[in-house]
Amino acid sequence: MREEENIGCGHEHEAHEHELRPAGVVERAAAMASAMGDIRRLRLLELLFDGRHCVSELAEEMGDSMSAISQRLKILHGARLVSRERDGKHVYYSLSDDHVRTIIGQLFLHSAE
Amino acid sequence: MREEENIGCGHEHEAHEHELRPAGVVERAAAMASAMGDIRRLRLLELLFDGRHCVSELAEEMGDSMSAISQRLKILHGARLVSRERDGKHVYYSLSDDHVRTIIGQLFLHSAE
DNA sequence: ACCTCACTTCAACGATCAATAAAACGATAA
DNA sequence: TTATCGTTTTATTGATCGTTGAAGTGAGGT
Repeated sequence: MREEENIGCGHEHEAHEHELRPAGVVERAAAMASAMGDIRRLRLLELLFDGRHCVSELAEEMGDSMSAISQRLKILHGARLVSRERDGKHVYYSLSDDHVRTIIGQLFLHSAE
Repeated sequence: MREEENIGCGHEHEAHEHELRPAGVVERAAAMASAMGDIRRLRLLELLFDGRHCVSELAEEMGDSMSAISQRLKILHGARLVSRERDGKHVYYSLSDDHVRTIIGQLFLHSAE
């Protein structure tokens, strides 16, 4: 036998019926987690906890360029974690809902232990 | 003025006092989210919902090599999402605690909407 | 001791990601 | 209209990530 790809190792396991979620759900969940999985994007979400902020405000607070912040926000928006609204010249971002707030809260809670 | 790095844009914002979490906490949270931010690793966590499983079992269920599974589990372990225990020739992995179960549950719940 | 089994690590490669700076965009004011 | 402001997009480039197969490890079995 050639040593190509060993799938499993051939021994017996107990039978298990796993109720797996639809691919779309897991994909979206992974995309959400992936978007949160960067310290700067997570800081951005943290800054949005107390309400909406515009890009320049966030850029100032994080000491980064607007371009950088805008790109991070775009990723967070793509993962449906934040929502956008334009108001005159400014664009305001906020956490998209309380569910998001809960998830991030849980994450911080677990990490603080 | 040269167009180098524009930090903010110089206009006035309302004063905000942001209670930011310690860097270590945010780093761990980001590491956790990042580890969950891959569809295959998330599937692995999903398979661990009903209790401990050994590497070969997971490899079989996912149709992947043990090498691949082992490396994914290593990343999940590094993020403190799963725990390891050796039992004879086998190594069993499980979700590290109920807190992790909660976070993943929330994530799936939000993504199912 | 030796061999095998279950698993882990290594190294090389390709693919994906993020930062920077520059250009483009959309809304408003003059 | 033209100018300016706040923001987004683009392109380049460097860094990081995940996969593969092969070699290494460690616990049992013979």
